[in-house]
Amino acid sequence: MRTKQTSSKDQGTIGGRARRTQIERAAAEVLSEVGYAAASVGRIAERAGVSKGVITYHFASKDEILRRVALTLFEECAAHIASSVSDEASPAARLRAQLSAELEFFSSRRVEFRAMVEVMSNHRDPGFIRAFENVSTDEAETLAGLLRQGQTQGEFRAFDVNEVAHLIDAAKNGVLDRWASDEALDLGSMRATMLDFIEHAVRA
Amino acid sequence: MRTKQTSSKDQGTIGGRARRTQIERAAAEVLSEVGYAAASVGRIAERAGVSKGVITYHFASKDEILRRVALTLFEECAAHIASSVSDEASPAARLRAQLSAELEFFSSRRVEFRAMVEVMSNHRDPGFIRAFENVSTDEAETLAGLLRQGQTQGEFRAFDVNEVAHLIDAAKNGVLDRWASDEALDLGSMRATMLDFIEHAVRA
Amino acid sequence: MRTKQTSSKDQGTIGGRARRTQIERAAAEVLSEVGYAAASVGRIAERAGVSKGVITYHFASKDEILRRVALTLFEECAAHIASSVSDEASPAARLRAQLSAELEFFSSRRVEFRAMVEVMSNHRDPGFIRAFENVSTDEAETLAGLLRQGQTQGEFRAFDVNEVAHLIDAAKNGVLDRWASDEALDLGSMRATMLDFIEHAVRA
Amino acid sequence: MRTKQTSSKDQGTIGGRARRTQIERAAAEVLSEVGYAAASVGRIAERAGVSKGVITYHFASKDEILRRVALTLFEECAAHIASSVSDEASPAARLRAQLSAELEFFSSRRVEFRAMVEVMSNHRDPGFIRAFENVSTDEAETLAGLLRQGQTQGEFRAFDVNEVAHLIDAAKNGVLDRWASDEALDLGSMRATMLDFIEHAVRA
DNA sequence: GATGAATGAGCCTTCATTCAT
DNA sequence: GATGAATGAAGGCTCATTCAT
Repeated sequence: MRTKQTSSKDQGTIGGRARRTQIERAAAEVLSEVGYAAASVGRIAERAGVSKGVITYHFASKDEILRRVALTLFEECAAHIASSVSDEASPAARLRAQLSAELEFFSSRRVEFRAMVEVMSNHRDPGFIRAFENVSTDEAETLAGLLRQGQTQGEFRAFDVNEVAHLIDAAKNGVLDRWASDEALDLGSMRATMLDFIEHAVRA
Repeated sequence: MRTKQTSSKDQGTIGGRARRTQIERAAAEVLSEVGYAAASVGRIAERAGVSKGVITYHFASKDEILRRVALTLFEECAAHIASSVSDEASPAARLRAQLSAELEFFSSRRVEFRAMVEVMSNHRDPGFIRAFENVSTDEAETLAGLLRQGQTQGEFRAFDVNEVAHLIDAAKNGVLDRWASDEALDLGSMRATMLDFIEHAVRA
Repeated sequence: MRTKQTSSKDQGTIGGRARRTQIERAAAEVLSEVGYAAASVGRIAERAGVSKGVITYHFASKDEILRRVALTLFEECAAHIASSVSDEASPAARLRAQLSAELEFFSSRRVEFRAMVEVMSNHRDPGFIRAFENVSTDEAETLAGLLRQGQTQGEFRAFDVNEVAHLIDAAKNGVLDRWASDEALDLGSMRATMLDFIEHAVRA
Repeated sequence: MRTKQTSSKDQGTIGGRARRTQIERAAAEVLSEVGYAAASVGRIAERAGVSKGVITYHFASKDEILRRVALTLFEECAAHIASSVSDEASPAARLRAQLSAELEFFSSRRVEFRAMVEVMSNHRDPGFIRAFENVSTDEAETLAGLLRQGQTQGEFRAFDVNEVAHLIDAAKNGVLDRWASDEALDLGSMRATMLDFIEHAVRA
């Protein structure tokens, strides 16, 4: 009972953590398979092999599960990217590193990625406001900063950094979306093409 | 019973057409405002100012309404693009024309576009298979053809046309998505930046 | 669709009104028989001989049914009392008339009275505040006004009118409560004893 | 296993007694605050600062807790009254003493009183029969005995002792109920008014 | 003694659909 | 054509109780 990180009852206890993880995993699978609208608590419980009540016991609400599925992956991804991008490299190199790191991170987490997309594009608060609206904006701002630095240092040509940041973000998301719906896609090849495409688009 | 597009009773009759259009418009508004999961028949009826029964009378099922909302707009868009792109122009010009035409088409149909996105990314058949999975593939194939022609004629540099087609498609969709969630966005400026971005990325 | 007296969809239509009444009647019976805590929508539906969905169709929520069960009876009672008490009579006569009218009103509505008591003493808002807390206060204030007049005119002796109003109200409610739980009770005899008791207690 | 009052495992053990008392106290607080219908075992455990399991360990069922909350207070009250009423006094004095003792007893136990009322008026057995139906009858019978004595000795006028006993009981309960829902009420003043009211009502 | 975990029944509500009028 | 009415399944959630540790 030391920390209060979640609104749920169990934290720290080995059993509780494991169950939460198991349920989150089941939720990700269900989201990935049947989509946001059909991802009911009952189906998640069934997939996890537990009774519906267990889920209410470990999570305050369905909302908490879905948010956790999305945010956990999102935060892990951000951490992975941060650890992959060296401050010393040039902006162009950092841009490549950042995009590569993101693709690499998700490449072994296809189910979770699909689940995250389902939640991020569908989850709404009681007033029907999309709960993850600002996420893509935040990502684009990071990219914009990088682009600005590259322009200052002469690596990148002149363009509106915010708008181009969104284009790059969109291209990257497009790659992931396509891979998410086509398991056979060669993500490595796609990544190389994407980096090449972007480099031609922005270099001085 | 001329066309086979709907499974419903009324087509051709002037009143029936109008009612269907009215309901589809209401459905688009609801989808745009509350999202796919909360777009119930009741809410659509309420928005259209008619009783729930009317909807069942004019549409065989909720599915049909949603499909129609998406497909009607999609087909209109395709027609608009086709009429905007001259066969005589160079591949680079055709690429620009095609992308511009698509942005232009949606620019006066923000609500419908948002509705279409909700349906296309969420609608599934009873087996939970996404119903519009292949749409983006089809779009990309058209683009790929253009790119191939441009490469043959020496306008575009060497790259994998299918993969780059997906990148361009993704960039364009990214522009629309951002505009869809940010009414204040200057779509004209964004389009110019996008065309410039893509031109740098693909030109020989 | 002329008046908007309720939050529900149907008013005025003969069928709708009848169903609402039927459901309210069933709710009163269930409340009377199994008590507030066990009076579920399912049981009310079962008692009314309809499906659970019918109830949601005619009432916005369970709350609305319960409030209506209580308030309908309460308002009818108030109207009955108002029509029974002559302004011309002396305060003492009006006091007697008022109390008699209330007992008389409920005497043919035992089930509804029991239901009303269940709701009034148990219904709470989401913050657990009793929803009908002020009802007894309001009743007592009317009585207090009568007592004050009686004192002014010399019919009643000196006492705190508010406190005595509550005592009279409590005595009357005690009679009704006892009758509510003992069908065999002779309400006429009890009423006479009560009026005699109160008269001795307050007369000058 | 000395007494037969509970169906639980622990009685007599000092720790067990304390825990039971603690839980009963928590139950009273919860009942007082959220009412009978919302007084769940979970809330009681939370209020007591223990796990839900503890409650099941010390009490055979939720029913037992609620019954105990009501009966403990009720029995303590009866004992207090018995010790306050002298057999030697006149019936009128005994009546005053008894009513005063009851008000005095509860005056320092507002939370418990409110809890008791919640249980007594709502608790039902599995067949939905009110479990404490006969309590008020019992109380009234004691009063009736007193009244009869007073009539025999000429202190009280002629009236139906059973009916008047119920009226006096109701008046007293009305005072307590009002005080229970209005913390600011001056119980001392109210008691004086009540005794005066009753005395005028019954004296010869 | 005590706890966390789990269960399954039951609750209120939403909803797509059907149907008589 | 159109409507109000009704249905029954499903959804998220609460809860009393049971049980292994």
